[in-house]
Amino acid sequence: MSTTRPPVNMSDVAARAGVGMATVSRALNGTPGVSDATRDRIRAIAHEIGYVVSPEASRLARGATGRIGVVVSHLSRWFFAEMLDAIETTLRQAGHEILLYQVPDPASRHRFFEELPARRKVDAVIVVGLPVDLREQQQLESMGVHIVATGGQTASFPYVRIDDEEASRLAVDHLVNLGHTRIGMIEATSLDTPDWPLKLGRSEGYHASLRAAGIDPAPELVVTVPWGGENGADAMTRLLSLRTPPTAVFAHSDEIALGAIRTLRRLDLDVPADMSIIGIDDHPLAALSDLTTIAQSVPEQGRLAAQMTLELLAGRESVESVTVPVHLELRRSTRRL
Amino acid sequence: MSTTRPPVNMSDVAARAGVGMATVSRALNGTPGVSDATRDRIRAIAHEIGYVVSPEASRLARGATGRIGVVVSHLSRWFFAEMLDAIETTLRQAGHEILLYQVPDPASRHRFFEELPARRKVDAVIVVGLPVDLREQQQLESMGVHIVATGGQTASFPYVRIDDEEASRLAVDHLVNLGHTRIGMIEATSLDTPDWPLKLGRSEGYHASLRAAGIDPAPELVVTVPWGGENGADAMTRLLSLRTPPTAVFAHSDEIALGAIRTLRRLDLDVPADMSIIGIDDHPLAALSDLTTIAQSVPEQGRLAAQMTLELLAGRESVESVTVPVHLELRRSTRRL
DNA sequence: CGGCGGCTCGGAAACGCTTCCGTCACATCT
DNA sequence: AGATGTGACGGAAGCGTTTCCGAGCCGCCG
Repeated sequence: MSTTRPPVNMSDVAARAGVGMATVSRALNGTPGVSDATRDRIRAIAHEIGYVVSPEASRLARGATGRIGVVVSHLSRWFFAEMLDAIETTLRQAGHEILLYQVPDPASRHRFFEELPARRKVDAVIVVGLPVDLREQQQLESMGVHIVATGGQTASFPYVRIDDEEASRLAVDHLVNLGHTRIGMIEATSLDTPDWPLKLGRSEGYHASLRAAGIDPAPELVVTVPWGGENGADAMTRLLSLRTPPTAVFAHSDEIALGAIRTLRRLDLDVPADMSIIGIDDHPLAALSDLTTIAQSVPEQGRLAAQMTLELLAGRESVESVTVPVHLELRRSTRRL
Repeated sequence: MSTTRPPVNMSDVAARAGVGMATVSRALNGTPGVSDATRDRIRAIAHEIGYVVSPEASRLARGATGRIGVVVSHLSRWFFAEMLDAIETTLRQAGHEILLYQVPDPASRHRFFEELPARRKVDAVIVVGLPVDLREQQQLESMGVHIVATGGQTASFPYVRIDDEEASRLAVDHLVNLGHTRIGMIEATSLDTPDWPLKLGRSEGYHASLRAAGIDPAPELVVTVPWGGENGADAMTRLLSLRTPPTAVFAHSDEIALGAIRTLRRLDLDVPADMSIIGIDDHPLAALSDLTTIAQSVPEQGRLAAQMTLELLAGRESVESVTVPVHLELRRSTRRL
């Protein structure tokens, strides 16, 4: 098949440039101790004969991997993909590589931490949308790998997140301000880590808002389903079958909300005339569906997480966790009662 | 901060087991030449003292990276994320690691191939939704890295894709069968690689279908916009401002279609009563929007691409490209005229 | 009973780089 | 002018594995 290249090593460059390997190494790495002239010449030669340092060898000698592991639960979901996008961009700009791990279920998650696939393979790990328990944390830290979390977890290590309770409060406040009093909530749980309900305080925010408005939360108005649009649709059906259905619904996320809307549409119920719906996320398709939502900037969160990781790697002893703001994105799925 | 572990090396295991390093290496790698008893003992010891081989050193000595690069244009888009999901899963199962590269614009794409970031860092590259020109291909192959493409490109190297022309034909045939004769098309181009129009034969399919039905394609009925839901919405506006607007529209993708639908909804036009819409993809939110579409299995394509890569790596001289089937997913956005 | 083949296993040479040290030449200071 | 400092650069020792080769060892055949 392809003619595998004749290996080109650093010594070849050295020979060609008439200098020692040490100098080549310094020249290529930008390490001081080489005259500019020599450096340029070496670089030119390296480029000319298509030489690139072997990362394996380099890392072995250097002792660091230059890689950052990103652990994600569900690549195919918008939130995670968007996050990964931002992380990738930031990290690559900083010259790091990202090693991707998808950990969709408890089993593989356990395996990940147990078999330590990350061991020595990465300098740090960014965990997105995944709980990390204390033991796992210590496991990683004892190997000297830093951890940063994003997408839900608050922890003793640095994280970036939104204030889920506030986001929910904002959403429900909006509904309340519109005159609604019978407000339903579709709460989602993570399918794979049921131990770690996706609520994250979202139902707390819901209740807090109602309480603040002097509305007594009716238990039957909050229905809990596994995450996913289809389940959002089902939840809406359940809400509609109540003796007194709500006049507005706060959905755990935009995907859930979109599912709920489909149920309404199929029943020929108009949004927002017959029912107000609000979600959380500002999924790109929320805009296309005219869905009012609480927007959070996922790219921002990804960028921050990546930056925090870089700082940790740069030796900063500790970096502060951050909570990014959310805001109401008013569209056409909610209306005054 | 964390107590960085005292490095544990293979020699430690060897000492502890009272054998030579060579034996430890063999034992741990499953290489023959070690008695089962010894092998078990060594493995136990390794596990006990928490030893894991250093991938750097291993690879350096072995000469292969064990990694596969995945080059993606837009992580945050459903199609790519879904694809990556499947690829990751398949590859990891096979014990490979995936090194992620995002190449959003021509500049970074050029850089990727030019600086050969993949050089020696990966054994193979899976390119998703990206054109690879001949020079770039040769560049990679000359370094001995295999290439597999998916998500659009047909090439001289192995690829997996759908038949875009057939998909389009299916879509338009459906509209024709419903009695529509004035059928519009919203064609999308890639924002970043305008040289590589995203049409991929989709407009050919459109025209072919019309021609087969004896319908004369009116040029003004196909509008071309950059990829994206918002642009789909704009395109719909343009289509509606025609002297004689179409009665049905074939959209390049579901996202585009969803954008088009928003325009219609805002204008109080009913889908499908006033306008039939069909897309391509079967985006998860298409189901939530009751959008009729031509479904393609992205996970399937990802899985196949990954498998082909594995076969290549396993030494199979050549693997055959595959075209996965598509089918009409009938929902509620199209209707008999 | 000697010899031979097959297993196990150990020594040590790569693998390709980084980096510590030390050398050298030259400029600067006294 | 001699002493000293400074910047460039080379030699070579690792970094932690893999793997080639060869050395024991045991069982079995003739």
